[in-house]
Amino acid sequence: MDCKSTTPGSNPGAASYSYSDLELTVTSPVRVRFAPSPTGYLHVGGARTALFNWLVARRLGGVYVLRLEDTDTERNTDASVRTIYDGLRWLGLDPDEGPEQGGPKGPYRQSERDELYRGLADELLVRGGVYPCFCTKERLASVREKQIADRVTQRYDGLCRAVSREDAEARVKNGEPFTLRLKVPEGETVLPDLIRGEVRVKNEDIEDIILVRTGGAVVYNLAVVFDDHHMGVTHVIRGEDHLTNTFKQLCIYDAMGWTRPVFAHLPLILAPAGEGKLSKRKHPEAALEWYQRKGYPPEALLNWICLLGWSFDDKTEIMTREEMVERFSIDRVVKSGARLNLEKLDWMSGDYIRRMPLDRVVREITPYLVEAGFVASPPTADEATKIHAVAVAEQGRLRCFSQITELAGWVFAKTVAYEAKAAANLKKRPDTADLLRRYAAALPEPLFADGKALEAWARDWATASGLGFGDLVHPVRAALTGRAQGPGLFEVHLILGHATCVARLSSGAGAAAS
RNA sequence: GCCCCUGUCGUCUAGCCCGGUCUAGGACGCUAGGUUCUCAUCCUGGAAACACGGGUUCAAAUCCCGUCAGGGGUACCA
Repeated sequence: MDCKSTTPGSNPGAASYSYSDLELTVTSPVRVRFAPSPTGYLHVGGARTALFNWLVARRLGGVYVLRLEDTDTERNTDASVRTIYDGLRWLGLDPDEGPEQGGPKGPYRQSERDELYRGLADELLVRGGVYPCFCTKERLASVREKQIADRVTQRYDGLCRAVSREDAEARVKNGEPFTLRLKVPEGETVLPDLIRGEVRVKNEDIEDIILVRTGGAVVYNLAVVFDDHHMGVTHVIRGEDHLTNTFKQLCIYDAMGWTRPVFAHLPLILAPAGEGKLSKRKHPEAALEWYQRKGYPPEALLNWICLLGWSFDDKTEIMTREEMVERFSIDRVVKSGARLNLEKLDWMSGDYIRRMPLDRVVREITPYLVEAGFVASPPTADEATKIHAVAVAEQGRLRCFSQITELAGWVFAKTVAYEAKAAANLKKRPDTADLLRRYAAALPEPLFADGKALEAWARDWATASGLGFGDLVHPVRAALTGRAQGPGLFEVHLILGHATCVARLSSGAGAAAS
């Protein structure tokens, strides 16, 4: 384990940074990390944190590492680990160092670093940063209960701080179970935050939290510090929900005599309408997988997420990944929480899809058509032709790829289902059934090779029948697609082909007459 | 309860640090119209915000204080 050989106090990169010169740092290696805990899905907010870290690393020529914070063995799952890997890969945010790719500062899962932690915890104890606590869970609970009843701040009362070193050693030797608690010093702790400026807290407001559990397992707040230090992390960029933790962690850095990294606390992402942050139960859109399943282009999602809490200027909306790298800076991150705006995502995604090469659209929509049972897997040659035509016809309307099934269902349907508006279009005039039959009979099959020619013919036919073009178009569209809107009518003709058109026109006439 | 963070159109934001150029800009959405066979796209227009109250100042969205509101934290979770 490389981390073992690193001596305390040596954090090569961090020493040269102050909180104001992140942007000036070019010569020393910047190291940032994304450190999710694999206890569920990958949160959009997590994805944004990963993105911002990645951006900082790319921008400054640094290293972006992934570390799995899996010290809570109760809640970790392998499935969750996989969604993290998948999600990051999908977004193109693969780490430079991490559990999958390895690296010089591994291992990158906290569960595999226990040995390191134990040694370091011992040292922390020797340095007086931590003290043994023999309080039972029961006593802790009753203390808390009383504090609640007295409407007084809930916090460890510090009983075991008073235990003398000799007593403590004796009790430990005696086999009495104990935890290790942070010994918060007197005074005040100041956090220079890249985004928030200086945040200060009186140390009396920092609790003597448990850092090592009964049995010796370390707790998150200790593991992060040990890891960030030994992995040479220079900038800790994470969600604001960690802000209070940071003060505890700062105490640990100081107790160990280590140089503190630079911190930046990102604003939280809030639920679209309701209050509070996104929760999985109430907000499926909290999970990155939700977007993957809906088929948003990852580059669109990245663009959207990037603009959540950060902006380049007062105009810029659409950016390539390269432009993001070029323009990103942590000091343009806003301080206030951002609500998810899914309408904006739809707009942005639609824009990306519209400007995308056609073959990509074809490739992306195919799985959804397969899943819907519209085409075989893999599609037959005929179906492939159809998919291509559908892609051409609907590219301009798609907001995400999964939408293709509702947009183009009519192409693959055996029988046409009429939407309310389409049904109305079939019945607007009493002679519609007759119109549709005459139109079907007149439809010239040879013209199905050329939409323009077919349209020209149809216009003439309408005029000759004494109809406005619209009078023809609306009922025909209804009969052909069952819908009131969609691609150009003659595009529709070509996609369906002559025989299908005639059949649907005739069914449409039936529906119009009934 | 206690600690911390935040507060510009419905939403994301620019502007705030270095007060006047802000009758507060952009985007999404909404809305009126134009183009088109419909929808989408595209074009043109519109409604829409400095949380509130005090200061400081010739002048405040911009500085200070208070209030209110929202958010986060408050575990032998991360």
